Amino acid sequence: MKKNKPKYKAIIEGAVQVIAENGYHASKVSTIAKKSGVADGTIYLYFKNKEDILISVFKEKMGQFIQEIAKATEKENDVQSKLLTLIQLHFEQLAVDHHLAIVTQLELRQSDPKIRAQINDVLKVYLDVIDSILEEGMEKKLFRNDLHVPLMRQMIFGTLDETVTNWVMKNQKFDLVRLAPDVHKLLMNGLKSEG
Amino acid sequence: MKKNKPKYKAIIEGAVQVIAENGYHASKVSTIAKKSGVADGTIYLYFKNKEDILISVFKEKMGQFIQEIAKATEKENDVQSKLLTLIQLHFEQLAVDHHLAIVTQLELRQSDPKIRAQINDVLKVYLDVIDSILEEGMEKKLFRNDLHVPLMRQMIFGTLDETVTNWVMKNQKFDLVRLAPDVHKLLMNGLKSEG
Amino acid sequence: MKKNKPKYKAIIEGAVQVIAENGYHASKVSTIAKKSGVADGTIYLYFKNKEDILISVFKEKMGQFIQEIAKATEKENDVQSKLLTLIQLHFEQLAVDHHLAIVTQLELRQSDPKIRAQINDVLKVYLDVIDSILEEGMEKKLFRNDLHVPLMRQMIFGTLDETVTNWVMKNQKFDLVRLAPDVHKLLMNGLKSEG
Amino acid sequence: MKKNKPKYKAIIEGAVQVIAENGYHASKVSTIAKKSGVADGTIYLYFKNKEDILISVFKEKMGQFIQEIAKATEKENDVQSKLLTLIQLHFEQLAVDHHLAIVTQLELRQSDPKIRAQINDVLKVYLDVIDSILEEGMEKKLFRNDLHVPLMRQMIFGTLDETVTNWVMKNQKFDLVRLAPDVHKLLMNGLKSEG
DNA sequence: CATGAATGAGAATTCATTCAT
DNA sequence: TATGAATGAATTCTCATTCAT
Repeated sequence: MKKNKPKYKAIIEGAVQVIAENGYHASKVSTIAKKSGVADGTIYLYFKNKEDILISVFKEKMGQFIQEIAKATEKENDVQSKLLTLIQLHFEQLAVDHHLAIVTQLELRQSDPKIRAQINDVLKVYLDVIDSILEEGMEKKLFRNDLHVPLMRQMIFGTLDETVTNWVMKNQKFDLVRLAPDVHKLLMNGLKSEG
Repeated sequence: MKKNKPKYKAIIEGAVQVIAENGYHASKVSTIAKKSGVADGTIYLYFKNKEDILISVFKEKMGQFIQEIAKATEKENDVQSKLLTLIQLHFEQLAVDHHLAIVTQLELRQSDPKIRAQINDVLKVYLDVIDSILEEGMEKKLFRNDLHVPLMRQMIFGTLDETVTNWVMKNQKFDLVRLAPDVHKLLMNGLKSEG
Repeated sequence: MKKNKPKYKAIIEGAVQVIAENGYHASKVSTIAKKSGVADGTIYLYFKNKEDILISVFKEKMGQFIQEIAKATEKENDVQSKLLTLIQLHFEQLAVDHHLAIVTQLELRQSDPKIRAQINDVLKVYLDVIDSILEEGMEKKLFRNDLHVPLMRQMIFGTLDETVTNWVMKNQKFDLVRLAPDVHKLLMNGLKSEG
Repeated sequence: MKKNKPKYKAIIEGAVQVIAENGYHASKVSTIAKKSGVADGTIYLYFKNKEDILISVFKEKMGQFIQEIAKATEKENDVQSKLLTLIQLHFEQLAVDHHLAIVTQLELRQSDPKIRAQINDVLKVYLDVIDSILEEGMEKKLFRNDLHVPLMRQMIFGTLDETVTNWVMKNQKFDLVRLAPDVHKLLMNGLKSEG
């Protein structure tokens, strides 16, 4: 399995750094190679092309990111805690790895349709996690049911995403993780059923 | 004034279309020139370089977009209507001009710091509009005041933005404008003070 | 006559300055126009193209330069004085107009064959002045006659030219005119017949 | 060492030919690449930019040219022979390689200050060789000492340079090398101490 | 598997020149 | 004559990708 080889991993790590520092388009394959400690040509033994590096970075890093959240939320029993856990882990993981944060908040926004589609595949898993929490909440009459799930999901994801983007744009000057409880309160309010 | 000259406007319009169709990086200056009906060199009489085209497109189009919203919300008397108007106009304007929508939702996300900074200047005005609504709501005790404004603003902007992005990503297959009342309800719920 | 019109002269003067400051290739027609106080298009009412500006500058300025020397040397009676006068005027005229000096010492060296040919036509007149002095000197047995004129002419012109180039290259830091008598002595020594 | 690699040398040789034929400004990088038998991009593995090609050509070719002269003059015992050797080698080397001659006599005259400075560094070595001959001649009372060295050096270099330029301008129609003894005689006359 | 020198397609930008006013 | 906005050909340089070693 290619993905377990050390050079593959080295290139992914090198790429995250280089892309975070320069942006995808301004990142040169040769720079990624140098940062990863491999030769330019070696990149092409592990990745089809430059685009494939970007997509692989997303799949690897975001996959991990999402897995972490999926596992942790499953462990929680009530819906409220699940949502709080999701928010906390979302913030924590990005706060810990600011290179990754830059990549997800800025470089994830590729308009190239081919790249977009792949990114969305990865994100889909995350959105499904959110949806399942929402559905559980609605089933248990904790969340309002006069609105459809996609809308509520957009509020959740949009709020988290916008908050992180803000944090990245302000060069991580404030404590992102500390915001989790307030964000949770805000979202719960929006979601909860009346009375 | 350069910005009122017909060729300037023609290039802005041409650029919106070309960038919406191809993305900024894949858009060639010569393609923008052709679409605008001017010679390649003419572009450089009105814009410093390719980057300047992108930034000018944002400033022109977004400036207009935001002005429209700012004016309309001011006309409304109560805070609830202001928020609804903001949501409706946000959706309407992008629904009407899908080239613009593509540009704002995808191409607006440039990681190049120089471009980012300029974009943020423009967005700042919009965020200020949101803030003033929030502050009015808090003053009038309609909105909760145990959370700080930036957080609430992120929820509002994040939700709208995420909703539009979703609509763009799904190739505008659903009626964006019709979502406005529900989004309004959802956000009001999150914002409103208890009791 | 085109050449007596004020704009023609203005352009020639503007061109000397701009070319001296930037070199021919780096000089833009629009810059010359601006410096001359005329519109870009006006240049083309007086000159065929950019190359024609350069050649005209040479013809005007060098023609004048050479005429001055030709007239003054003719007035002198003996050969020695003619040579001294030539050297002095050569140095004086360039010392007085350092823009012209830069143009003659650096920009005169164009390798474009078309330009070269024209420049040489102008220079030819100067070399003829030198030749006539040499021939008179040989006739009067003052100069050696075992060497042919071109060689001696090359020594004279080469020495003067190299001296001025040196002065230009050292940013006119020393007094060029004061060198005339010594250069004269040096050249006379090389030229004079033995015994 | 980059300079010993075959492609480096090939590009230098290609560049000399192309520049001699077209002049520096009219020479396209792609033409130099083709003549050198390498791809356009390869040029940029060995040279920073087009200007760097020109400067490198000068440094390589002139450096060699001057070394040859420096070595040969050192071997001679008396001052007269040193000067004759210098003249002969100066003429011989350029007569043998007319591409190089064109480059040194026409393209060497660049007014771009950055390029000029580099060229002068290389020429400096040659002028030092001339100076040391002059100083030896003055010490041994063979040369006059009422004139300063720079002036005499300018006569020597100016005469040689002007002679070669003439030969190049006349398309190498006469035998340059055969002129050496006469030029030597002429210069010795100018330099030698009286009596 | 790994290398990195070589490739060459591709694109932004400049600027001499034109021409409608 | 004079203008200067508009033109578009022309050229340097970059960088993803290949392939001989």
